[in-house]
Amino acid sequence: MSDSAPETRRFDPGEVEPRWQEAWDTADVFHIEDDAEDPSYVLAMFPYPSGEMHMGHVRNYAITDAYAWYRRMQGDAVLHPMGWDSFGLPAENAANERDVDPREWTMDCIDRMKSQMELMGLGFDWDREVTTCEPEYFQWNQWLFLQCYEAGLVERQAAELNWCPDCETVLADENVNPHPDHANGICWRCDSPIDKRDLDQWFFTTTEYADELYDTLDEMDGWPENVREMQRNWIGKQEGASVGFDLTTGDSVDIFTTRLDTVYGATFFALSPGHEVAAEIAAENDAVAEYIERADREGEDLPQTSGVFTGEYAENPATGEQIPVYVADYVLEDIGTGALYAVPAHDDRDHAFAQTHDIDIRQVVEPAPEADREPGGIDTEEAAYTEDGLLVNSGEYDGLASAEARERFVADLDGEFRTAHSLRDWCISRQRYWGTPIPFVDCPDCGYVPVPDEELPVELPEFVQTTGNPLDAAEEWKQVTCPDCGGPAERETDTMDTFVDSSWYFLRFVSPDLPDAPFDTGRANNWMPVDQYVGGIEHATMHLIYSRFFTKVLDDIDLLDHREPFRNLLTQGMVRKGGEAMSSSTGNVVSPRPFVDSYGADTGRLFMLNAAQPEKDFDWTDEGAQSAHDFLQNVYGLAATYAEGEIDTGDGGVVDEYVAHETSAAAATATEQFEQFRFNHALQEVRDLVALLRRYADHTDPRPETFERGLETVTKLLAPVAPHTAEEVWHRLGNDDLIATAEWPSVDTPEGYDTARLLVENTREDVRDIIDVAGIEEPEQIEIGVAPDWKYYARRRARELDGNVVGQLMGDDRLRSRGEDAADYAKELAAAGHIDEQLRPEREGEVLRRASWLLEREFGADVTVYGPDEAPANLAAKATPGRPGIRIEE
RNA sequence: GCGAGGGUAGCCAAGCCAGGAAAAGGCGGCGGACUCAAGAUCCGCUCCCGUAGGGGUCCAUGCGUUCAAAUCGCAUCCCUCGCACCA
Repeated sequence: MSDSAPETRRFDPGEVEPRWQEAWDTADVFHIEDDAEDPSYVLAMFPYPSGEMHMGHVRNYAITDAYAWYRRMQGDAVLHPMGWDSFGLPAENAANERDVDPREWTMDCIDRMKSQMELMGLGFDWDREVTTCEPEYFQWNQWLFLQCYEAGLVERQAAELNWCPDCETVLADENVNPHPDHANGICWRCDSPIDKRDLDQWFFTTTEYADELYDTLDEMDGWPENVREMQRNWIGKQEGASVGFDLTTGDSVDIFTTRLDTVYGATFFALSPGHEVAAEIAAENDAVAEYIERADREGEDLPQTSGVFTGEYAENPATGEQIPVYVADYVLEDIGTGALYAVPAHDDRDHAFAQTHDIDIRQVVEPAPEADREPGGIDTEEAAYTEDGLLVNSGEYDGLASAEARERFVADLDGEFRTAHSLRDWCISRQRYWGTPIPFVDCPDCGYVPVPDEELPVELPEFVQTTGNPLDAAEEWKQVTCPDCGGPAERETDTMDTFVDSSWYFLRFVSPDLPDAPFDTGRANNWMPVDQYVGGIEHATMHLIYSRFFTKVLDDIDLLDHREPFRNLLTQGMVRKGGEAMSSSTGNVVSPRPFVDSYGADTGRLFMLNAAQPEKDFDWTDEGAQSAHDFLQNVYGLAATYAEGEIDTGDGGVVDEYVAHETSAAAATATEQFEQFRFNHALQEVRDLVALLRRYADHTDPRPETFERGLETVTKLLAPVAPHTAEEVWHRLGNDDLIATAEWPSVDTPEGYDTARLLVENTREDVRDIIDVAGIEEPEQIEIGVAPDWKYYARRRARELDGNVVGQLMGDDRLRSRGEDAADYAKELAAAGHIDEQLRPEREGEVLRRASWLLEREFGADVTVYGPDEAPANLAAKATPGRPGIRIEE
């Protein structure tokens, strides 16, 4: 990387980066003390340690690290931890495929991945590293699980599991392979077709929190709308009512509906094939039994309108009518109550069913007057009318609006308002080895008994290769005595879903080594919630709902004083290549390690943050990476050249003030952008400032103080994104401390800066236009004249006036004395409609004078700037506030 | 079907919430400076017309509100994502 040409100074990231990583390590700059007060908690979703970091990881951590650096330089204490979501399937697969122990394999992967993170120079507080597969961590999964059990938030419920009849074992979903002839799949070991069996499993009763999980989303404005919407869909809140129907079987069947207003239109009743009353009827009715069996068979898709009449009737509680009862496959067992009354006139599916089975269609709602359809314009024989409206054919309820009718019917039919959710309780039982053992003992006499706290953790037995769950095969481990009665009993052999591990890890970071509790409650109350969470959209529902659930539970069992874990959430976009997702299976990848070897970690980080806003997908391009690399070398080169005294210094003249202003403005703008995670915009400011400093040195002998402040500002603004390079540059500039501990530049935007910048830009453009349009070859002299004072005065007055602007302005003595000129300008102002605020005349002169060097430099001409009332008459005549007069001579 | 987010110059992309300049920035393309040359760096141009800063057209499409619309409202078309036999 070193270049022999003395004027092109370059640095070698391969040498520089490890050096600064060591320096950070020695100075412990990323460590946060336990007694820190309310630090900024910046968190990246912790990874599954696959052993190989990919660019998606790099992007994730580049974002959190940049923000953590920024906050730290702003003077905040920052918690930026990292850990390993290290239980899970791949370790077990690896163990089965190549005869290794899941634990060793996992630990090896963690080592490899950690060294890659270190290679990237990511500023994590490694003293707080957390590894979920260690007993020191997962014992708290067990403990928290038992706390939840105590609090009544854990239940055993039936769930459908995969059963291999040959291996006589339960299989996890991942161990069932799909097969064309067997809808349930086949066993991964013995290829036998799999059966489904209902077995009791462990559940967290997440449904008890469904309402809160749903309702709070509205207030979570630090989260992206799409994630909140996904959670709303996932929770699936439905406001409705339930009413009981009496059947001729003697059963009373509960239905759930959101459209109780249509109850008069019910012309049949339908049960799902899985409904218990359907099963009862089937016991004595072969046709029903056969239909249920067909519906139950996997792989057989019954038509939407299929169903069978049971011979039974249900009494409509509103009308007292007897309506026929069907078993129909379109009624789903797990939606509502699995039973419904059907209103063909006002529901599409009911309508289709009624047509097929020749059932009456009875309209009971017509479009309301405000609807865009006439009451007579609908024909419910043709199609269901599914909107709300006004009731008809509903006896005494006729004329009521749908919403009102629903309330009346709930009251009159002895029903109840009910909120249904599609969110299910969380089944955490997994028939796998590599997870947290569920701390229960199954006693033939006492049933399931929790393992006492003092016997935690329940550790994993040694791994063995087996057809089913290795824990089941660990006979010695399995046999225990019952904690209650002392008799022989067996351990629970299921392990927990790994989402349990990740539902509270952000709390363990607060006190990672605490021996007697999952986390330090006092500190967690102070440090939580996570201020900024960054990760992939794939976790929008499961992980992010489970974490929210856990946080609420922890509050309710008095372990925490927060109800939401993550104040701000950012879901980062994908890194693509050639328009497609990077994927190792297609070889469409850029691997971090070889990239770092040739360009350095900073180049990768800079490129990623520069290419797009964090939440957007972007394409990895070699040109983009190269341009990021060039920029870092450019910054280094400029600083090194200056540091070695090869840039002559002086007083900078009029340019100096310009550069000083631009430096302050760049710092202010970049800071605003960092606050909003707009790294690409912040970096634009840095690039502009570097270019300006180069121009400064090129045009004149810069004043050292200003030039150095410029360079230091560049370095500081760059530090969060390219920290190694920033340290190296900082050091070359003669600083002995680390930039990691340096202070963020102060941000006082010069007053009226935007207006001034615009004035300069516009004026330069005007000059270019004139030279271009007038075909001037070699401009010798450029004169710029600020408008006379009275025009500013007129303009200021005009801003405040309404009505007859010209008249009022010309009524002013000061302006009337200017005669025709003033009248013309007044007319112009009156026509303008809107009048911008402009700088005061003296300021305008100053600003232009300060920027005149840019024109001198660009055109090689002498530039003269006249202040207000200094300009020759013909120049001043053309000038207006914000638009100086320009004259160019060849 | 329901919901969310989008459609901006050759391409990528800002601006839209808080209406006020043909619309930032990057890439690509074109021209110039420096250089033996390359690279790096610097200065421009890149909707149309224009020999003094002018004019025209323009932000998916069409209406509308306003002195003024990429920005606000309504309608239409298209894209992406999530959910969906949800009673």
